[in-house]
Amino acid sequence: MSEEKTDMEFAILKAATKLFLEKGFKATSTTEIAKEVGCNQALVHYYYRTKDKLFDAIFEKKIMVFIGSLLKIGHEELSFEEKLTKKIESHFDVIKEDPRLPLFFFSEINSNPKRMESIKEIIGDLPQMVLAQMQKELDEEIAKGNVRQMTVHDLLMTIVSLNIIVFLAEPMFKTITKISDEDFSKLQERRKKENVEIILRSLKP
Amino acid sequence: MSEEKTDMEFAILKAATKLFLEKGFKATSTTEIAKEVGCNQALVHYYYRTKDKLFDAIFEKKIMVFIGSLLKIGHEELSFEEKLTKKIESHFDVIKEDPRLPLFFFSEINSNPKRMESIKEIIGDLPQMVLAQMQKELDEEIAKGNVRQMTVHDLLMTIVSLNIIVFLAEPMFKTITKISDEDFSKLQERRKKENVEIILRSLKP
DNA sequence: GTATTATTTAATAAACCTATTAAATAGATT
DNA sequence: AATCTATTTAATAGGTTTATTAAATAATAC
Repeated sequence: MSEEKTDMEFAILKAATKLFLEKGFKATSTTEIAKEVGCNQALVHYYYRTKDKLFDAIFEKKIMVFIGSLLKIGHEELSFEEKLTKKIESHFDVIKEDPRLPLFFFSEINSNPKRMESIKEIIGDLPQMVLAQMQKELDEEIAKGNVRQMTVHDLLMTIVSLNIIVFLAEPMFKTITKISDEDFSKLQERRKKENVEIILRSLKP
Repeated sequence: MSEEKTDMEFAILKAATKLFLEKGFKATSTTEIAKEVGCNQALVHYYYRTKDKLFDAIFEKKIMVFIGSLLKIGHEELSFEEKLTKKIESHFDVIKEDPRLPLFFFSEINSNPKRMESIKEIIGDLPQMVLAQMQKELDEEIAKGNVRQMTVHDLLMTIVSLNIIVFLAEPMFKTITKISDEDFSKLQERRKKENVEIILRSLKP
């Protein structure tokens, strides 16, 4: 009856999260998850019944993190430009915490678009409202002549696009260039600043 | 002894290409490929021996297309800005022809980085040389004061980043917004222009 | 027309996979 | 201690998968 997750239940969730993010739904077996945990394979099903349900629990959580970082509002005291900078950087940092997120996200939705439908129901129209609010703020800047004509749609697409590339390309990059983890981390931070620069320039009237 | 591909061999390659691009290596079975072609499953192995070899043949070809569109040079008579615009647009158009390419590319390298190693051997150091040439051209513009300090590395990353996003997000976008194929195509063309605009602005001193 | 070679099929081995079952163990309750 | 419940395991059914084999068919050569 308790909502508390037992240690085992949590360990399974954690191992599954790691493996699903690394290799995706299809390429990860419940046998493998059990092996990672060090338990019997049937236990995975005992706690989560099906591989699908286990995956969904993880997927929803991760989607929230990704979307949330973009739509979160705050820092009302700052200027438009400062707020935007903060948003871009915090979105970048969320992905840096969980670098597999973008590829995971796009891959799984591609291979099973139905998952998106259920996500849509869960998150409801909160995004719609936040988007409208963001568009309002943007329109104000446009009216003031600080920003060229632009939809929040396009702006978000540009932000996501620039912010995910280093992480998408990480495996490719590391195989080709044999770059060290430390240097790669420096590259990331440089790109974060570069992205802010590119986006702010792109908004100038 | 002949190098000619029989009709059947070609049909298998074509079906495999379609399915691998749609669903990836792991999620596509040789049984499914055979079904798509309308032949016996053993035939797939008769012509290509293993699923891996069949995949590799396709993967290499597609990588070439993707990389090639970026590194191709030409239009020597045009200005730097015009050449860059052409490059961005032609890269975008190559992806539009084959919209699954970016996700395919990043997914498969992520799930099996070893593939990248073999690709590296095949393409050799041609990219290295083209990159050096591009860097030279860029440096000239920087020296002339037309472009701010910038590496060709960063520039290419920005181009790829902006150019792939519409295609990566296509399945997600279409589920959420129920946008028509026609409107989506318009969106793409608008983004192509927007990308050129963003990149040219990002280079200004 | 028969022999020879190439293509295609049906059948199947061996390895996996998910999900379920019954039995074993551990923990809590009286 | 005995009973009841929750957790964990071993075993396995019923699928799928890749790859191989031998047999059947088609194509080519002599």
